[in-house]
Amino acid sequence: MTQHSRNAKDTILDAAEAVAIEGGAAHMTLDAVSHRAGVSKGGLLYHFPSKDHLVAAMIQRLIDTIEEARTRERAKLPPGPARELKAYLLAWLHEDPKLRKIAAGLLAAAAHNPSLMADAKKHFHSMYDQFLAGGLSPERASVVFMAAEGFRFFELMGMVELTPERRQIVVDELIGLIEG
Amino acid sequence: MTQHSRNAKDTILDAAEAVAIEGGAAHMTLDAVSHRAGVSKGGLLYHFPSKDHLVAAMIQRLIDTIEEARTRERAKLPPGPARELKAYLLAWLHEDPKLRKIAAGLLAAAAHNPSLMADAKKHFHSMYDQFLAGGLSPERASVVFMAAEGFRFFELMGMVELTPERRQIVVDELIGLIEG
DNA sequence: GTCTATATCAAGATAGAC
DNA sequence: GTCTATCTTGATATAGAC
Repeated sequence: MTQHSRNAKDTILDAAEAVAIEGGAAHMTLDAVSHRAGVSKGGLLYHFPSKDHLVAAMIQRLIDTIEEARTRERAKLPPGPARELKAYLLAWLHEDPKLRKIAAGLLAAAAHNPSLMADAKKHFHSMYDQFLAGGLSPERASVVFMAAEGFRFFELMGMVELTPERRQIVVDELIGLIEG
Repeated sequence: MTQHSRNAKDTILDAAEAVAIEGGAAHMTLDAVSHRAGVSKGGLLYHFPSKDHLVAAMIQRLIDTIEEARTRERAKLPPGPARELKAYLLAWLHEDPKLRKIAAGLLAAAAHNPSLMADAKKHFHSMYDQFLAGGLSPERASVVFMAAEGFRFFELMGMVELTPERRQIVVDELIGLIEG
């Protein structure tokens, strides 16, 4: 079913994201996820012994995917001010829709058990601290970061739809705000 | 219990927001909301005959509150370019935490029944169109709008915490991006 | 490692008393 | 207009076969 699933766990996580986005986080039941993933509920619960475990794994994959994308983009950039923030923007530019899909984990956690967002919060603050230390004024760095996150989140909720071209234009504008 | 509740419906809506924020949207059950509001489940269901009705009312109050705040701020601004966008930023500056609390309705809708977000989407797009027509470049208007929304949403999720002073600084920065 | 069957519980919603 | 039942459904999780 899902294309990029190398093992049962990834297949199930892909299914969970799809279900959360399409039907709302409250409809991300074990039944719906297991059916979508093509396994039984028992099969799902073998890999994720509870729903909390499943949602926690969604959050962890979210964090890992963002970190991989940032690392990839950072390597392409010369050292300099705001390198981290630029790498983040380019990750957003290039890795969509992967980053958008996995963000469903946040919605699922916010709905199911807010305490599962703790890891995501830690990661968020660690990135934010890096951006604030990048040499820009705190308010400029914050505004650029929040604009990118705003787009990402409102896309997830279906409020905004950006074509690749418009996403490119927005990123150009944000890079401009960093440099000028 | 709730201070600013002029009738039973508002009391219930206040309770629903509080429950959604504190326990996650999935824990915003009719039991939890009615208990928090100090009424029985039957009492709640007299005012909102189903959970869909309750969530829809949360969304409607969100829209109404934003519109009232925008109208109030718009009246204080001289005519000129980007007046609408400025009024929106000032509403965000002055009406928090009221606007933040009611945004819980969006989370509740996203979790419970995404189709209930339709009205919110319409309102969002109508505002967005106004901002795009304000004379700024589309990318600049978009970035300013998304930055404010990003802050609002990540505050709602507990990812960011802004003091009134920091919120003032951010709004100053955004106004600067509009004017410069 | 994946399945079926089932136990347990909580949710949304209804009915009717007051 | 608000209450206390109660009905019905569907969700998480367990047990044990294959």
